[in-house]
Amino acid sequence: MKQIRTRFAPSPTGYLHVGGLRTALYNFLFAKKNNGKFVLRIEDTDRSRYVEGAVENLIETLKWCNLTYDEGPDVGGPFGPYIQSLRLEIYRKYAHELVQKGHAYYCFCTTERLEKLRQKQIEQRLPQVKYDKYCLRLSEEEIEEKLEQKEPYVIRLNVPENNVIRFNDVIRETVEFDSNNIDDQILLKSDGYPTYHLANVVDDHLMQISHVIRGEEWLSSTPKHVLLYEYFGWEKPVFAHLPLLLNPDRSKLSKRQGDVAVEDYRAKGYLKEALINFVALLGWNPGNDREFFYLDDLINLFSLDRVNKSGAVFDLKKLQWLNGEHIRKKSVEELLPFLKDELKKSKYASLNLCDDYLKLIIESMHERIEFVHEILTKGYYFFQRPEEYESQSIQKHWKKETPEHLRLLISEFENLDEPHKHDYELALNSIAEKLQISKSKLIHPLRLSLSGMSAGPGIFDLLYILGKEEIKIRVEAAIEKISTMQINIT
RNA sequence: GGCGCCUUCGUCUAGUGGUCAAGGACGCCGCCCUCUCAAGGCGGAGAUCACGGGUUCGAAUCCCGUAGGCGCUACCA
Repeated sequence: MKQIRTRFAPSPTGYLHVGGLRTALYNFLFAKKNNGKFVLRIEDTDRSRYVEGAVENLIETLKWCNLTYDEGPDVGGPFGPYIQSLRLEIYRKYAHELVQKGHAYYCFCTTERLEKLRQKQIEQRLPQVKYDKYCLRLSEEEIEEKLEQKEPYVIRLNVPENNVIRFNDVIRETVEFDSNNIDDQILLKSDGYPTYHLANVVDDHLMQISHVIRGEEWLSSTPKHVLLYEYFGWEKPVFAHLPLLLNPDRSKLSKRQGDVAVEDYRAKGYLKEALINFVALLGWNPGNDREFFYLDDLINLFSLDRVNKSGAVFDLKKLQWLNGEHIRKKSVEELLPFLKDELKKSKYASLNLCDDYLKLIIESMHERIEFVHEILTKGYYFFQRPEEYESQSIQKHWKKETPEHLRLLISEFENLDEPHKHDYELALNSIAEKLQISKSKLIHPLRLSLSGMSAGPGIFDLLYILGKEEIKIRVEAAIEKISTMQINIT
């Protein structure tokens, strides 16, 4: 059987779009699943859209996602170069071959004439706006002369009239187009660069791509590609046009309505595992109820015939949930570098806390967060003393006798020698018993004193992490501050 | 405007002629667990399967039409 080869062929416009990530992922998964090769090819045939550093950024992001390719600009391969601007001679050669065969032709029309033509056709309410094949009627002598005089030209595809172009798509089955609706596409621009259509087909053939898996926006130009394969006498790849990713209002996913760059999500604290997992499920499912996957699981399970036809809204809420799921699956050890990283970026950068302390914090916050950076907000009291105390919680839990109880409690803690969680618990139990009150009468104001909040990890974890000394300082500070707050304490 | 693609709970989806007055997940609500918040467990609300016609004993599933959405319609990709 023929080797499976797929490719991800982005144009370097500055960053990797999440839609591009999904496309790259499906290409990667399909190749890996079938013991094939996955190729990265840069489609930089539009000089006006060149963005400095975009290729490096793309490669960096793909690597971050673990979507490793077998061949590509930086890793090489047998069909290089993998950057289209380095292959200009190849496209030129094939464009001219098509001219020779009569399937393409020189066109010397100026943009002015083209614009006028378009206007006229629109005014006439013609069903389709397209080139009138004017230059196809040029005689050989005329062409020779214009060429000699160095008149700028493009090469256009000679689309046949009254033809039905039919092709098969794995996802959409048979798709048909009337050739009369297809424009004589420019293949080679006047600056000598190819358009997408030519470069794409030539490279896919030369690089022996077996499956073209790309976004649905390409479906309507596929008949042009089909024509090119036929004119060159090349075997067509299998086509699979993926459903689009959508904004909440169901328009095509765009920058205006939120983040679209993978690096944005990365910067916001999304794990690559969550992003991959989420994006994989946008348009594909394994056929059962499972929703949690790592990349390797996806390789095993993926198949093109379980890809949907309709566009999918990019739902942040679900992504967030998945991020939480992936965080929960990670060990404290794995999460440590993430926390350190967040700390480095924060106002706590100069704190210099030891790993053991940080690991205890992670352990206690592990199931309470969807982002690692939430440890710094929801658990800010691990990094600084509370300056304020939730007034609702004061109202509810801070009684007249609370200061006295807390003082008793910390003096009991004083007696403990290198206490562990359990020791704090025993100490608290015994004080509660001595005072003839429920444990929660102590726990709630204690938590408030230590963290300023009413929510958080188990109280004994909190005590243990903070330690005797710090507990004492915080409790005393809380008693001081809260009693001067003049809130109605009952 | 033309051409193409699409259409099941708010969202992602299962479903390929009878087991579907439609199952799961996110989100939302409630209960349990519990020192709080989470996590977890249990339960609830939520889709007359875009609409209208057919075919069939029987349709979310097949056919036709309509509507809506989206994409393409560049010397952009």
